[in-house]
Amino acid sequence: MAKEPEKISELDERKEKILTAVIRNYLETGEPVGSRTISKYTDLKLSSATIRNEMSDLEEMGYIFQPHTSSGRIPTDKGYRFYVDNLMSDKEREIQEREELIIEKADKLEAVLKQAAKLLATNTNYTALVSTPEIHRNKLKFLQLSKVESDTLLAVIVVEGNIIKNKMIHTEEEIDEDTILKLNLLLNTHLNGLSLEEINLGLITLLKERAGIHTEIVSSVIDAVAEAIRADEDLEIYTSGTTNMFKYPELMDSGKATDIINTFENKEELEKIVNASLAENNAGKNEMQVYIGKEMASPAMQDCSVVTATYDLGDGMRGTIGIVGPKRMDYGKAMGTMNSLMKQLDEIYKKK
Amino acid sequence: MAKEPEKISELDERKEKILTAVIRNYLETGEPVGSRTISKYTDLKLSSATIRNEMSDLEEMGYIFQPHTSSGRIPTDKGYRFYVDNLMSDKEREIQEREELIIEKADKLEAVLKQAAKLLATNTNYTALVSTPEIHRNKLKFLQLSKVESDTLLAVIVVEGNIIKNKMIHTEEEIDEDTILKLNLLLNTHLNGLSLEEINLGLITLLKERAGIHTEIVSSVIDAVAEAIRADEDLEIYTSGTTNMFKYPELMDSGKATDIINTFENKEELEKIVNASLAENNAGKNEMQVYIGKEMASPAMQDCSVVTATYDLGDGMRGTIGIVGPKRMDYGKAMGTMNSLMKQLDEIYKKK
DNA sequence: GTTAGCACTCGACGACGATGAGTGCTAATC
DNA sequence: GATTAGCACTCATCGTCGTCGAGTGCTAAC
Repeated sequence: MAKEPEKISELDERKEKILTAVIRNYLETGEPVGSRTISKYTDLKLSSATIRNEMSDLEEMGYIFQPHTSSGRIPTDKGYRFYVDNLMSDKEREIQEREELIIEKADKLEAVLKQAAKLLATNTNYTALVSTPEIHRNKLKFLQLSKVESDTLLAVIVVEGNIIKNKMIHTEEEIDEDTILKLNLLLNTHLNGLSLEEINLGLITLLKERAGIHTEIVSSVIDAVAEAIRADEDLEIYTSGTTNMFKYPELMDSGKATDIINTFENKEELEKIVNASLAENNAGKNEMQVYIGKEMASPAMQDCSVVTATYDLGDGMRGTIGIVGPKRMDYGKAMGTMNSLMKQLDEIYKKK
Repeated sequence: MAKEPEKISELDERKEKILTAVIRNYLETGEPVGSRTISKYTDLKLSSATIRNEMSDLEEMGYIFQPHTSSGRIPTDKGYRFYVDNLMSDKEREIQEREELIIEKADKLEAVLKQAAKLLATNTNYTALVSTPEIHRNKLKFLQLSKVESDTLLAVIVVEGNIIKNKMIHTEEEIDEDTILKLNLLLNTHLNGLSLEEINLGLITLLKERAGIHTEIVSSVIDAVAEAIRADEDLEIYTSGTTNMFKYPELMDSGKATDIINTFENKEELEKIVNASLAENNAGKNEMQVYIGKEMASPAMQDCSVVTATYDLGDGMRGTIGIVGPKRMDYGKAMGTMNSLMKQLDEIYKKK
């Protein structure tokens, strides 16, 4: 299996093997790895001295570096990148099926997503990140006013994507059923099937005119419709297992801990990560992304990596799931677990 | 003002002054405080030697203790308790109005609560905790089926407390408007105003019978009603500023950090804290509570304290707000800020 | 091209003493 | 009898210093 037909790599096979060995070792131990270790770890029968020369080359090429003169080597971002792109064995990629993650089928999407985050976090020992789907909602699909109490109306609004919005409207005086019927007719005939752009000022004045004394109700309803269609704000991002970051001492030095945990509390920062992934997947094929170190969209996360995937519930409802860990995270396991989870999400929702 | 009429305290005035001095000093510095410091800090003209004797007494009585032989003293839980109950000056309690917390009026309660948490956290430099209100929802108030698409019905359910639940119901075949009208009538006449207990099996079979071929729809609706009324699950607890805990070194030693931050991620633990406060307020008057150290309902939090308050939106909708900090938190400031926030919440919602 | 050998670097660790804040106790003072 | 000065003692903190060992780069031999 190993031999891929063409390999456009500046590294010869031996260097690749050594680089792989350095990275694997570092992933396991978290300590800089020296030449002697490699000389035993690999099947290459080479002395530490030879390895040292090769490592020196690799350092010059920017794949590894020394934290301080005369200590072992650590992979650079470039090193990790090369590893993830070219060196990870198929075996590593396919640990996925190993453990079954079981998502209990729940009614609410929200509950499912939260659960997914928790599962990822506990299974990987990293931090999970799940965004609610961005929703493609343009057109008004259904609109209804009902009387709930003598002075209270309920507006129910359904827009494309089956997003439902409710709004209670208090009225000055009691409205009789007949009026409600008329208002419903009025609003439905004029608004149904329209998008936000189509609900312009002219239309609104027209409606208010026709509504006679009930302009206020019409205003309230239109506000609610606008909000239901717009509703950019309600993107939520759930996190789980943020404390898992404490397990990796590299991340806890100095003030990094605060920065990182802060980032997990900061919606804007998380959005950056989520959006980066969404954008990339918008263009290309739906695959997992890996962002390593400085590739992360959030500056405070430069010592971390993230494995992301995009889920698609149809109707343009797409969201992102991510696993954030230290740069020396077990990419194979993270990708495997993610893969497994995505399959399950698909099964649950792709019954369409 | 200082002199309260009766003081049923085992401490004479001088001991109280010394205890106050120790605590105030410790709150500020976070370092054990010694006799010499006190001898200057107070208006008592006493030498360090005398203070030492008194402090020795206070230690015996359990108000303060030494982290190790021959270091200054630190307040015990009992000490803090006494301080909060008896020693805090009125001045300290009333810093409240100082800074105006401004809650932007938002439509959604959820948004307001999140904002409140953020405000508290940033203003106090501690961690804020806000629970959504437990909702007193017993009776069905409004129920309506509508056709949204040819094979899709929307059930809108409103229960006491104006909680609205929507449920989409897919049907095998198209249902005409007339049938919907009949179903609406049927469901409303039988279910309206009922509580969960009253919707028993007999009633359900009756309804299904009357519904003829549309039993499935009736089932779905009843399920949704049951869920809307029950809905214990949807208690949410928002936190903000969990990273502020990093600022207090006492809490970060050894493994405590993990425990604490973990607790902030753990809904069950947070519920304990919230419920403890709610329970106490259920019984008595609506005031702020302070839980110190071991008084905290959550074991992982024994090195922390929390100031809680209960907000009441009417209709039995009550929730808890808490400020969690180290035991040496500035209780005065926390209580003041909390007070100020509560007033604002009242203003926003008590327009009833 | 590979390897053995060697001098060198540098962080981690533990021992050591100095420092200083703080105590408890005793004896003198008010 | 309460207060205070004085003193010996405790103990955490901090900087210094030498040791240790993992690891390197370089040179010379294979």
